[in-house]
Formats: sequence, structure tokens, C-alpha cells
Amino acid sequence: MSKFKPALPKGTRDFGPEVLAGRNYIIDTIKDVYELFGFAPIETPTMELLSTLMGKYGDEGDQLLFKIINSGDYLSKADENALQRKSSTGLLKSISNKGLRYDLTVPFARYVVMNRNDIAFPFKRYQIQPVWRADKPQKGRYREFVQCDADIIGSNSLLNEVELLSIMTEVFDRLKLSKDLIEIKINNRKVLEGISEAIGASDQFRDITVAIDKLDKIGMEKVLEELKSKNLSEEACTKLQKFLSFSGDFAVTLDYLEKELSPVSQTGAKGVEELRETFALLENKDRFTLDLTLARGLNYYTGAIFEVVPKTIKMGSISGGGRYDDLTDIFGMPDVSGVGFSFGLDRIYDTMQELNLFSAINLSAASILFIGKNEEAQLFNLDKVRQLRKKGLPAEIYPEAAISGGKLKKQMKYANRRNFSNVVVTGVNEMEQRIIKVKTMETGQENSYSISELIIHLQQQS
RNA sequence: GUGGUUGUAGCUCAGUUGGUUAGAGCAUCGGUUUGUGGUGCCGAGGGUCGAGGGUUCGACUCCCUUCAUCCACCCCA
Repeated sequence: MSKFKPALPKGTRDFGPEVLAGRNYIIDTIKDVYELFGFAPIETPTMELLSTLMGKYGDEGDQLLFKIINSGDYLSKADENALQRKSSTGLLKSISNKGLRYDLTVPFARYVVMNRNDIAFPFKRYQIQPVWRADKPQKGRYREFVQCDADIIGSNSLLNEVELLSIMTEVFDRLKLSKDLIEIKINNRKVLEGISEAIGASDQFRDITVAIDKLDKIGMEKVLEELKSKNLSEEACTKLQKFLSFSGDFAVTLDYLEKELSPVSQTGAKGVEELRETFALLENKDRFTLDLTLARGLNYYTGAIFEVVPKTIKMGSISGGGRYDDLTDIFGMPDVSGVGFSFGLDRIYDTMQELNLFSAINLSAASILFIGKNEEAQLFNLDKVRQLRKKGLPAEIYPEAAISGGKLKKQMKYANRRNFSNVVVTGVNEMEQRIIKVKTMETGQENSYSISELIIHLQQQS
């Protein structure tokens, strides 16, 4: 018999009680805020048909999809031709028709189209579930991670953008990720299109967005270099540089854009107008920056785009989203506009961990452990534990009795490891006197209580 | 897919120009006057040094192959 050394698949993790306490704290915070704003939860299956998933995330996205092999003797139905040619992509269609979901937005679009008759539009849903990507793992990047999406679909109003941005600030405030720690960036795809038009290169819109997205990483020179290599004219580059070099606060940048774009681009003017209206409705205006270099790779965005990045540590975006006009169209339901965004649970956790934000939060409830010296004491304890629980007070009993002469060391050690704040030791004396002897672990002090006194004592502690 | 890093005890890591029986801390278990813990002291168990091949009298150490890992790029949460 051979021994297997246990291991996990690449990019996946176990979560122990301590980590999960932190993750659940974040999830609960997000859920609370979502529901405060009137969003209702939905869930969709872990797997979707490949016909739903493929082609929605670009060629690269298709590569990163986890495919599920068909059940049964799948090879007997495999494409002979592709098998002979050892063509994986050719073979795929005949041996796999399902895959793990890559994000929550596309399954949501499918859901909306399939349930359109039952949905009251505008539909506000939230969804907190894991997604899978066959990426190479690295810092802040996992193959299995949890997204916390909120979307509003079936409404063009910019009020929706404003609501989503309010959710962001509310959640990050509650998590103590303050203004100094994170930056919430806003931009608008129409403005980017307008800029492309203004510099006379509207046909190269995609290249331009991909390139300027890298601006803060590789710098202006390299960006222009990349664009020149894609045949963007010298003149266009110079003009673009002027746009991207502009700096100022939100309002000033808006004025600048309006002056430059309105005369030359209708789309651009519309984008500026949208940004202006959104900005006017925002509550904590100083929390947001208008960042012309924010582009976002996904090309289904058509209006506002958002992204949140930690300022003080090296970490990818912890939240992102935007408005999309045609996402349901690919499933045969045109002219439905939506806007949404996602919190990346894992990266938020990593960020809070790195910034030591969990230390200020008390994640474990004060609890009490009962230790019995013999079987009779165990019964005595069991009765007390049950009474406490009926009052909603968490209480536990150590399953093995510390029998006659046995040491309490093991039990006390366990109490320490589990971080119990109170320990009860019951032996012959306590049972005779009908008292509960409680040791406060922090101070080592011992006090005797009756059950009703103990209930009051514990209620005061929690 | 491209480039780099690191693989030694359950975990985190030492290990000198190649030299006898491979170490530490933490963790585990036991002991330290058989009713009291987290910090003391003593002790024990636990390793085909990632895997395979090569060079050598001799390899954890050098060379090749391979697998895994983490990080950066690409892309993204």
C-alpha cells in the first residue's frame, strides 16, 4: 500500500476557522449593505453549458475556462478526426459540453433572459459565489475565488451608477478601508471613444484602451511606443499624450474634457455628460477620482466603468465593474441595459490581512467550556450547558472526563487553544455544594455561581 | 504561454570549498509533589534532503532531466 502525500489542486485553498471568520465577516458586511439598498440574492449552478460561456470573454477567456469532460464512455463519441490530429480544441466539442463558471455576470445575463417573464424590471440582484479560472496562480490570484456581484438590469438611469458607487463607499467604510487606503476610480467608455475620435484614430479604439490601461504600470513612454508599433500616427500619439497628461480634480477634468471633446465627438460629449450627471448626484464626492487611464480590458462595457485598488500595498483591483448595454443581447434579448460591479472577496481579505485590519475586529464570540472530573460531573455539566444554550449563550462541554487523579493540563491547554474566556471545572466538591466554579482565563481568577447568576454574568459579558 | 525563485521533520527554515550517525525553532506526546492553562526545565517520537538519472572512493551539496512551488509579465477579482 502506498502512502499519498495529501495536496490541493493548484490555486485552491482550505480555509480554517480563523480565516473563515474573517471571510464571513466581509461577506456579512457586503450582504448587509446589498440588502440595505434593496438587492435580492440569487444563485446559479456551479457549471454552465459551454455554449453559454464560450466566446463571452475573448479568446484568452475561452482558454481559461475549466471544461468538464462528458460522463460515460466519452471517448467512444469523440471526433475521430480531431483525435487523430491530436487537436485539443477540435476534440473539445465532442467530449465536453459543460464548464465551470468564469464569472457571475454572464450566468446572470442568461438567468435574466430565461426568467424575463417572472422578473420585475429594473431587476436588482446580488450574488456571492465562487468562480473558477485556469489562470496561473500568483499573489492575489487564485483558480477558485469568490465574487460578490451586484447588478441592476433594465434601467438606463444614471441613478443606478450612483447607487452602486454609494454601496462601494458604504462597504469599504464599514470594513475600515478608508480613503487613504483605497482609491475608487471612475471613467466612461464613451469618453475614451471620444478621445480616440478626437485624436483621429477611432478605428483603433481597442488598441488604445488596452494600451492606456497599462499606463500606471509601464509609463507613458512605453504606452506610446506600443501604440506606435500598432501604427498609431505620430500626430495622434502627441494628442493622446496631452489628454492623458492632464491632471486635476473631478470637476476640473470634466470641464477640460467638455472643452476638448464636445466640438469633435458626439459620443465623447455624451460620455462627459454622463460623468457630470453621475458626479453631481454622488454623496461623498471626495472619495472618487476621475481617471482617464482607467479602461478595463473587458470590452462589453459601454458606459461608466469603475475600479477599486489599494493605495498602500501591491495588490490588483479589489473591485470593478461598469455599464453594459448588450449583454443579454447575446442570448436573444436586445435593448436591455445593465450596470453592475463585483467585490473580490479573496483580495479584500488579503488586503485587510496585509493592512492588519482584522486585529481591531473581534471575530470570536466569548464562550465557556465545562470540564468534568468524572462521569457524574459530566452529567452535572451537561445540564448546565443545556440551560445556558436555552438562553442563547454559547457553551461547550469537554467530551472526555478528567477522571480520578487525571490531570487538567490537557483540558486547560485545549481551552487556551480554542480561546475560551471562561472555564468551568466540576468535581466532587462543586457537586456537593451545588455551585458552578468559573475560572476567568485571562486573569486566572475563580468565582462560584449558581446557574441563574452565571446566566446573568455571561449575558453581561456578551 | 514567457521569465525568474524555492523544494531538507507535521509547519517555518539552518546545513561551511562535496566527507562519518542530517540540525534548530514551533507543533505533537510524556515527565517535572495525581484539582488547574497559556512563559520555565528534562525527555521522546518523527526525515530514502521533491522525484529520476549522472559525475565521484564518497552527493543534501556538483551536472542533466522531470515534477511541484511562489513571484513577475500577459490578463484579471
